[in-house]
Amino acid sequence: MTAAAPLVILGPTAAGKSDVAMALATKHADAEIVAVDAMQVYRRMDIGTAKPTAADRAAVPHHCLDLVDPSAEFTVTQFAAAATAAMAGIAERQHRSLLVAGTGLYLRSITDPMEMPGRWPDVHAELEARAAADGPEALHRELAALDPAAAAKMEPTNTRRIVRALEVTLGSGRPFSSFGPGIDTYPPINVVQFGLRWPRAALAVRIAARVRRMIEVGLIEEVTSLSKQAVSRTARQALGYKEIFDHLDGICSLDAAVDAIIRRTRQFAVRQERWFRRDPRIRWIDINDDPVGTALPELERAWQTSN
RNA sequence: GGUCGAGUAGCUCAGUCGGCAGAGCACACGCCUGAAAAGCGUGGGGUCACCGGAUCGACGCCGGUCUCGACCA
Repeated sequence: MTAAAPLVILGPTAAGKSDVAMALATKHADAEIVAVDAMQVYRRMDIGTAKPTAADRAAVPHHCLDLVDPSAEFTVTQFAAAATAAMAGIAERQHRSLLVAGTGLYLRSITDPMEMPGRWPDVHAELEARAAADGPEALHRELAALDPAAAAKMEPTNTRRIVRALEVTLGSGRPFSSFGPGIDTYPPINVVQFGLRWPRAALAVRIAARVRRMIEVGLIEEVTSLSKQAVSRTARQALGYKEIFDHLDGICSLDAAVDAIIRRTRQFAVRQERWFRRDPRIRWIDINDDPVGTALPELERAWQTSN
């Protein structure tokens, strides 16, 4: 018997993915949840990342949570390795992976494994310095000479992407674009993906309520307990943490911080939608007010038929 | 009641000498190959508070009205 296809529940933040996943997983003893989330990998960042509760984690095995301390930098490649290992273990146990995904790039790294070009820190540092001195356009021209295909795909003002592409091209001696087609291709895969889709206005209401609840149950205390100096660049930018750090530093009032968290979370949710809706392989479930009630029947059917 | 200031995009505000109405944020849309809860781009939005006047031409000048704020009574 071949291993059952992994099933993915994806969607914007606050869509109810975790609740739906728990509802499905508690009905099937062979289900194990894999969190595909760039911030839930951090230990001690629980409230702000809406991490599954201890009770949920006791009831259903969860993977890819609490992988590193907040002081650690974390990247897609590490995530792909951790998730791939977790899913291999699940398959060995004759169990089935239920992926709960909010981070599009991380999900792609396991559904459509890509060749990650490697890193050249010295080259990178030099390029960043040059970008700061000469502006990104100069580097973009250089990239256009070395790897026209890559340069054509990025805006001359997007320093981060240009520096990375040049870092790889100079460091590896191979054009950046030779490492693969990028993310803009969606071949058939043996993964069943369901997306939870909300009307914007309804999701915005849920986001605001959820952020306020996070404050009530101790987000400020959680952030305070993390020493900002000891929080990595990647962890520090997390929604809720960045703004509360600013508040604790006296940069803004608590009200302003909360407003900023809500607004940025809403914008993030839109970015998640835009990322996911490009993927034609995703089956969408429209939800207006009851994620579990609306989505569970269809997911249940998929769990049975594609098993 | 009087004096002064303000009124321009959903919000905060620029707008030089009178010559096609601007920015930031928000919002919509797109991009994304080791930071992705990050980063980058595109553009839809206006009765310039209202009424009148002078001018070839007014957001800008003149007269009046309304609203808000500060101060004086």
